[in-house]
Amino acid sequence: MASKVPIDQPEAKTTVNPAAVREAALTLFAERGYHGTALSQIAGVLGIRTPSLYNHMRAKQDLLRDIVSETTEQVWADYEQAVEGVDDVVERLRRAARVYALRHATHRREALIVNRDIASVEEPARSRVLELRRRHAQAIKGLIDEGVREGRFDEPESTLAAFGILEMCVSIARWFREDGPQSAETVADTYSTYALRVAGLG
Amino acid sequence: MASKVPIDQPEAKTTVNPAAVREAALTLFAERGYHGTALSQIAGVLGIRTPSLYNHMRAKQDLLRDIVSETTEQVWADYEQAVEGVDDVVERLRRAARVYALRHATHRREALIVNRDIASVEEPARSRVLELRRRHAQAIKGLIDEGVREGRFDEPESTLAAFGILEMCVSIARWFREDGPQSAETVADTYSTYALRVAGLG
DNA sequence: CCTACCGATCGGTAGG
DNA sequence: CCTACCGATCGGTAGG
Repeated sequence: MASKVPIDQPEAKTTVNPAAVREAALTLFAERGYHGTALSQIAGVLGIRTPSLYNHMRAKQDLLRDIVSETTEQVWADYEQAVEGVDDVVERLRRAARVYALRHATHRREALIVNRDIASVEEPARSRVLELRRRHAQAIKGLIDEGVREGRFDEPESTLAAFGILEMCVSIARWFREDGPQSAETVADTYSTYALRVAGLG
Repeated sequence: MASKVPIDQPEAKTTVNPAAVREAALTLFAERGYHGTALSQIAGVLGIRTPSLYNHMRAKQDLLRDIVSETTEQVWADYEQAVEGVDDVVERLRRAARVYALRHATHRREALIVNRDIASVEEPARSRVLELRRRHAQAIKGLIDEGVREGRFDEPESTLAAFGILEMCVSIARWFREDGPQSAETVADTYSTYALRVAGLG
């Protein structure tokens, strides 16, 4: 028998744990989609066999559901925090757009998965996610309406504008590179300006 | 033997042909994604067995490649036609955005598939598609730059603005309903106005 | 257009 | 963490 004395510190080797599984799933789901990713590929990235994954997760669907649900909850929390205590409606929309844009630059994989594979999330999680997204879009629409009433914005089609603003921010996840010429913060600032323009800032 | 006299007019029954297969694939790929759609589901919609599909197509991948390639070629053709003979740069950008927005309202399924499953298109078709998309984005960026030089637009980050404009139009495919309150043309007009605002129309 | 069938791979379990 | 294995399903072919 080879000397395999148990010691307190394990050999310096990457530990596989639930967080590592999620991290691998995040990358692969974002690249190939939920249905385009096999658990054997996730296992491969981690250097283990497929059945060993089940020491760290319950099911493939759980990986997707957790990623989509947590991301969507955080988007809503971001929004609430961004506008909290801010009275000026222009500044409220600017901050709401900025924080949404920023998240899409800093959490690209999560954003891509939410926007691509939301239909593959099983109930009841899917309904909860869709409800949160509706609420977010409604909140943005409400800001535009409010600004129009106050004479700060000029855009009667607030629903169309709200969708346009949000999806413009989502697009950041498709092309942003961390090592690119612009920082996430700069891009977020720029896109929040676009949001105000779409709303018809006077 | 039942009387099955061949007559010129076939019994009034939906004929399965390559166009019908493509139509079914279009709907299912858009709903569930390429990897999320089984050929058995396409066959089911058409009321035939899976192997019978092969009388009307060569492979599942061909269905995807044709949809994505033809749509992308048409987007580029749309663009060229929209700006042809138009000198004013503001009008050129307005028309380019309008035609792109319009296509996303009138060809929702195609647009959803292109944006979701482009990574599943095999080479060499994928490279051709990506090249056309790059060319389109570059053209939009070029219009913004041109307008800035002429003092018509005010947006130094033309690359960011071009991506934002295009993706804002893409978003239409996600929420537009033919039976909704707005016509495709109205939505396209509205979004082309947003495009000019993002470009910093003075 | 069908039935019958192919090898490959899927997500997941048993049992250690 | 592994090997061995499960039933189900995948895209696709043979042959009529």
